Amino acid sequence: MLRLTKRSEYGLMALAFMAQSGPAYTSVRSIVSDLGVPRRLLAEVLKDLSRANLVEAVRGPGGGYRLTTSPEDLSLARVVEILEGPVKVAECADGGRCDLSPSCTIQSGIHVVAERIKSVLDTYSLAELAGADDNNAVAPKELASDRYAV
Amino acid sequence: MLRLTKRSEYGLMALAFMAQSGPAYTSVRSIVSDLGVPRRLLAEVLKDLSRANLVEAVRGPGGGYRLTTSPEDLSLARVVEILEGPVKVAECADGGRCDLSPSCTIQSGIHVVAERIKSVLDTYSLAELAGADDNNAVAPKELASDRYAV
DNA sequence: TTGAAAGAGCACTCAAAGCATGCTATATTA
DNA sequence: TAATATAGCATGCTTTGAGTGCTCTTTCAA
Repeated sequence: MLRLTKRSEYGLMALAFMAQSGPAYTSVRSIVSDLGVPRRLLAEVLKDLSRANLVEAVRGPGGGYRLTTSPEDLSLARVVEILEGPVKVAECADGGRCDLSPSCTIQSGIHVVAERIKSVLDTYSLAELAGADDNNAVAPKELASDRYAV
Repeated sequence: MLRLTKRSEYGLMALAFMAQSGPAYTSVRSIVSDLGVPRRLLAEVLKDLSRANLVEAVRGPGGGYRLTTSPEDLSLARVVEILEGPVKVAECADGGRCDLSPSCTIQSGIHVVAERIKSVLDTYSLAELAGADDNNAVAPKELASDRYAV
């Protein structure tokens, strides 16, 4: 429960991948072949991220996607909100109005919880996400050269 | 996104209601009529909570449900895990294994996020949830007499 | 002893959301 | 101009959550 959607999962995976790949353009093809996520779906996700200017797209040979921001400055909240809309723990939590019941007493409490959860996502950056297990996950290839190579 | 299910929502509402109603038994009927939630569904939720010993049930006239714990000692995490299973932000988050991809680098990062979210729920009690807006929500009836009557 | 109140148990339907996919068009570079 | 890569579009499948009706059993009170 409290699950993120696949969209977010794939999006975050791709962004982390790009963060580790450095400033070069990364094609959907290469992400798909490395991460094994559904091609079509990932393309849509990246398109959305591109519309929101988190990444920039370049077509043609040698093209692909690239981060527009430094991974340190990109919060998970930002990404997730783009891909699945605002954080909403329950109906109530949304502005404090619970249409269900006038005598519902948990509205503001839920709202507090929602804010705290959001702040968890707000304070966690893509850099942390991507770097959290750099000791085991980054292939010893030409990845991750210029970004956090120690 | 990151939404709780209705089961949790109704369950929390009912528990908060009971917390405010004091030590008397509260019938499903009365909860339904006050909170306006679907009767059948709420009954199932309460049954689950009863199986997990968060509430105790008494049948017959004058019966109903009652908290077995003090609201201060009951965390949201406990309730939510009973009603919808363990917190799981993404596939990855679950023990750090992402079957999707061996080269997925966000596993442990996601896991960290999941833990933080869980800890938000762990540190928020039913008492807080129920009391968070006691100033506006409690009907001026015979409710909420012995619990926070001031 | 009997009747009424209240939870317990059971199976099914409906709707929404998420997930996934194929194909064609357009842009860009070598 | 040929090859690479994103852009755009519509549709079907699957999962899961939400909701509901009815009957049985327990227990208290009259």
